[in-house]
This record gives sequence, C-alpha cells and structure tokens, in this order.
Amino acid sequence: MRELPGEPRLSVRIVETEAYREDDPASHSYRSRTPRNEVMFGPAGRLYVYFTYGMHFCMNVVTGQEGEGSAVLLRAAVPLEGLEEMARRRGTSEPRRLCSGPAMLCEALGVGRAESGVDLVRGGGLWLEAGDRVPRARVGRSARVGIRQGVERRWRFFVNDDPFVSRGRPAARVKD
DNA sequence: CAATAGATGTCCT
DNA sequence: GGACATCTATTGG
Repeated sequence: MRELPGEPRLSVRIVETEAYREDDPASHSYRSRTPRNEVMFGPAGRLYVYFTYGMHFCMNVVTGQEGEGSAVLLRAAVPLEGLEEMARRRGTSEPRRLCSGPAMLCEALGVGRAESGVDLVRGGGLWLEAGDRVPRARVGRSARVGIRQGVERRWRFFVNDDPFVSRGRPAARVKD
C-alpha cells in the first residue's frame, strides 16, 4: 500500500518474490557491509531499496534478526488501486507493464532512495498488509532471475499462472 | 516471437 | 576495468 498526501492511494497485491541471505553469493549482503546495503542488516520489517544498472531501483523487505543481512526482493504485483497514477509514472497504461518486474514496481509506486529504511509494519505512507492466503498448490518455485552465482538455490516464489508475474526468466541457461 | 544493444551507479578485483 | 537481484527500443526471423 502506498499513500502520499494529495495523491490517490495506490495498492498492489504481491505475486512474485525472491529470497536473499547473508551466506548466499547472490546476495548484496554476502560480502561486506556498505552504506548501500546497510539497511539489510537492520531490524526486520523495513524496506531496503537499492539502485542498479545505473538507472533502476528495486525494493526488498528486510527479514532477519538485527545484524543478519537477509531480505526478500519484491519482483511483481497485481495493480489494484490507483492504476491511473501508476500508468502516469510508468509511461504506459498496459496493466501488465505497470508492476510486473522489480524496477517497474518501484517506478509505479514512486519508491526510490528516500524510501530505503522505512518501517513497513508501523506504516507511514508505505506499508504491508496481509492478503488472501495463496494455497500451496498455487505457489510456484524456481531459480532466481538475473544471477550467475547461487543458481542452485531455488528461492524465487510466485503465484502459478498469474499473468502479472514478471517475464524475466530464471537463471538457468548460463551459457558462456 | 527471439536476440541484442544501450543506459550507467555502485561495488569488487 | 568488469559485473550487476533491469528495462526498453530495435532488429531480424
């Protein structure tokens, strides 16, 4: 959920995530603790936003104990409320191109550096709410997308057959 | 449809 | 200098 003064309320339902841990070579927290990944080592329930490929933001929910360095990347969501505003931010009105990818999701919700570290539990403009339970049979699992190390850890989780799941294919074809 | 190039900040070797 | 938790526009079948 995203609520800003003077703007329509935005809400989405998350349908795709990936897990990252400190002992995991694909994780930003695997090596050293830097100003960029600092939030990952903080208390759970906060938002970790990072900037990548020189132009995109991606957001994570911090999950571990304080000092631990683990988080869940939010990769895709179904837009529910405020589609017009999201379309304006994204520059397209095609619903499946509003937040079906980690960088798209950030852009649609207007999440950037300023939001890194905010508390998603206590709520303040940006927060998480429990949604409908997804039956186990509908939860798909695969290797994570866009990584080269840690491919064997199949820590990408998504709702089977949901059209809003991102089209990024899991790291499997590694060819060199 | 698939493959590829390009944009380019931050961290790592 | 190179890799990277990405997306878009463009090119070619």
